Amino acid sequence: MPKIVDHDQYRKELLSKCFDLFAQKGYGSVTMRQIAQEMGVSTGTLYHYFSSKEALFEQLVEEISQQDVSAALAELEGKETLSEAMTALGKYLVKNEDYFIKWTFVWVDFCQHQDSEKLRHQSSVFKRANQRYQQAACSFLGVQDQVLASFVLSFVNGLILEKLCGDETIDFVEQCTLLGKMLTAYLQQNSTIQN
Amino acid sequence: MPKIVDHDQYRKELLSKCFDLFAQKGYGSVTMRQIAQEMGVSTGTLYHYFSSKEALFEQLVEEISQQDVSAALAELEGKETLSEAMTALGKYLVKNEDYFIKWTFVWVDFCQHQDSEKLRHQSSVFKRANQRYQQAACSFLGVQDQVLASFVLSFVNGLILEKLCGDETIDFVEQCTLLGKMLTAYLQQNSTIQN
Amino acid sequence: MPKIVDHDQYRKELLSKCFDLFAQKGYGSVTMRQIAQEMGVSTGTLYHYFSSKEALFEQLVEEISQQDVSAALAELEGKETLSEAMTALGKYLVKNEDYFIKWTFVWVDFCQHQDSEKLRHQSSVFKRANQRYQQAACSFLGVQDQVLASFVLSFVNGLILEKLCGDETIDFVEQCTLLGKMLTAYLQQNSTIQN
Amino acid sequence: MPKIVDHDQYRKELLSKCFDLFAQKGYGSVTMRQIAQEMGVSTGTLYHYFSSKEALFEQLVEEISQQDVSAALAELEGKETLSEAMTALGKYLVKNEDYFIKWTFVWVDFCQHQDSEKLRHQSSVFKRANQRYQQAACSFLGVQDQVLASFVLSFVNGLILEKLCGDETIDFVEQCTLLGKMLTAYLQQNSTIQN
DNA sequence: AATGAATGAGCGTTCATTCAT
DNA sequence: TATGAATGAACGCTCATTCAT
Repeated sequence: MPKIVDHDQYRKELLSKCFDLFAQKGYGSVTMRQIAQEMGVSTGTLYHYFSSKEALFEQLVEEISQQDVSAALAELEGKETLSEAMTALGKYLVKNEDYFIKWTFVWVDFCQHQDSEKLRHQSSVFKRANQRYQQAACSFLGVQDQVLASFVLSFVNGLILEKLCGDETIDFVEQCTLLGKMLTAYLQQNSTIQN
Repeated sequence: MPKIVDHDQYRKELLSKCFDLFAQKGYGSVTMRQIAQEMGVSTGTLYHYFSSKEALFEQLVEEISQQDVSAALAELEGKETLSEAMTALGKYLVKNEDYFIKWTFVWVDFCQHQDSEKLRHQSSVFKRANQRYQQAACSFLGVQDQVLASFVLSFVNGLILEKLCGDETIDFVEQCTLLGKMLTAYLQQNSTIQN
Repeated sequence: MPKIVDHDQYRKELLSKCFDLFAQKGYGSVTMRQIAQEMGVSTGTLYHYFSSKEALFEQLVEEISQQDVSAALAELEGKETLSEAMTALGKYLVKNEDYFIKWTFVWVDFCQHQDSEKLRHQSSVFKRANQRYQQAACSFLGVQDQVLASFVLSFVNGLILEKLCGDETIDFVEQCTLLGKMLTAYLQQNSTIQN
Repeated sequence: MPKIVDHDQYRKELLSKCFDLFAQKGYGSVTMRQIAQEMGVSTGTLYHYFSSKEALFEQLVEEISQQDVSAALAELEGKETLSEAMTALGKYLVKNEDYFIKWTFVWVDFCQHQDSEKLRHQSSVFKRANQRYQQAACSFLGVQDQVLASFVLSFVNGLILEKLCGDETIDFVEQCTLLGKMLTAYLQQNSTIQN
């Protein structure tokens, strides 16, 4: 079944081309014509691959949420100390700032357009994505504490959100360094207590 | 003599009525007819008070960003220990979860529709708002470290963002408690070192 | 009944203020708000004096068509020769070019918005105006030939129409001089024949 | 392969269908829905062929101004005497009265909506049209005098304008006959003098 | 007499979507 | 498979008009 493979592959290629468009304008302000033009196809072809604007957007979100987080994490892992890891994290955020901001725009947009019913149905995508992030965070931190992982994820999300909102004073490296110090202090204290 | 109404006051009343609508649907997906209906006026009246959809949205953001943060902070201040303060923060977040989520939706939406030129012009609103938050955070934490204030703000924003994205596993109180512990450990360590 | 006199007088003053507006934009493109603003009154006041936009326009046309043509003709009469009279006519047209062009715009606009039924009803205005023009033309030319009067009127209207359409090559004085020569030649020939 | 239609050809066909509409109501009072209905297409299709109401109107004017005047002149030429020619002209005007009146309505309307800046840009259309008319008039009269050509054109325009304004007393044949006599007298006199 | 806030139908235009080719 | 012409509902917005003050 080579056709189907091609079809599906082409579909994903098309999707990747409209990520920026949704990130910059938001679901409600992007038109199917703009998407088609960005993809380099006609509107007819667009509808040949996606049944509706909504379906296209959902598939886009599914696609980007399935992007392998482990590959990215590989770049961050293998640091000897927490301090080094945090510096690496900060630099990583700086390097991919634009992408993370776009990703956040699309993600928030998607959440906004999910009414509660659909949220149940779609939650599998969300949950799987979230689990991957949590696992990656645990692996990265070298701990198994889910709450701690959530803490770090929230903090990182928050940093990006601040940047996205135009706060140019925030410094990813500085903030991650601070996180490193706090984590170190916290973990030391805990281990001391536990000992 | 015409009907006496406080034009400006009425404008703000109208604005407050469409906050939820923008939060739920997003700028691009809300129609002026929906807004008018939600406000209980005709579209003509809507345009009597707001020159365009864009102007209306900008005024909405300006309005909600000017809401006095100090009033909210009063509820949180006056805690003896960091631990107590963090528990209070967690409970506060839980209590106002819906509002903060809506606020975040609107804020992100607004950022998305600002092109870089306008961002400079609008930045005063952003900057003033951000400064208020930073000051409040410093006051709340009882420290003057701007970086630490940014850290806490980012974390809180991140928590709300997680919730907004449908992560129901996150627990505001639990997370804030963890933040309290980490802050305590970090500050103790620092004071020890400085001593 | 002084009130009524004032009312009517004020109404005519208001009308005179919107002549230019209708001439420049045309009936369909002028808004009642623009008219009110041009008049320096509120829309409410506007409707106090005119029952509708249509009524206002009709009254405007009636007003300008009743403007005493004899006063204007006084400026042109009393010329010894046809040649002198035609030179005076040409200069008169040059001097009042803008006004005649506006007048033509409004008049054509009015004719366009008269459906055939109303035309019968309104024709009295038209007919009376036209009779005045014909009489004036006869008096001006010093003849009683209605066809000749129509000829001259048509020609003058045509000159203004050409100018209105942007033909800057046309020269009123030159054209009127030519008209004078042709009339002279024609009248001489006729009198010769008749003798 | 898409539906094959000659886009440009179809555009012109559509244009021809809305000439009467603009002539009867005027630019400002015609709606795009009315135009679409008259053309037998949807509003969406209308905008597929014309980017805006203004663009549509401009193209309409360009189209009708490019209609070959020479074809019409062929019907008038070849008369032995000026007198015959003028009788033919009068009959021609009577026969095409409706068309000329509509044409005048549209043309005046167009001039009204041209602001001075655009007039410069559009003047090429006007100037070319006017030149064609002048040439035709010269050819028709059998003379090369531009001023005389303008005279006749103005007169004819004036006749139509009078008719358009509802003056039913005017008689095209009678007037043109008079024009013939005047021209004859004038030209005879001139040739006599020149001899 | 005078105001301008209020209305909602209707404006020019765009939209997601369909379908003959 | 791929196209883009076609649709008509719905968009943001404006309009002539009304009416409480």
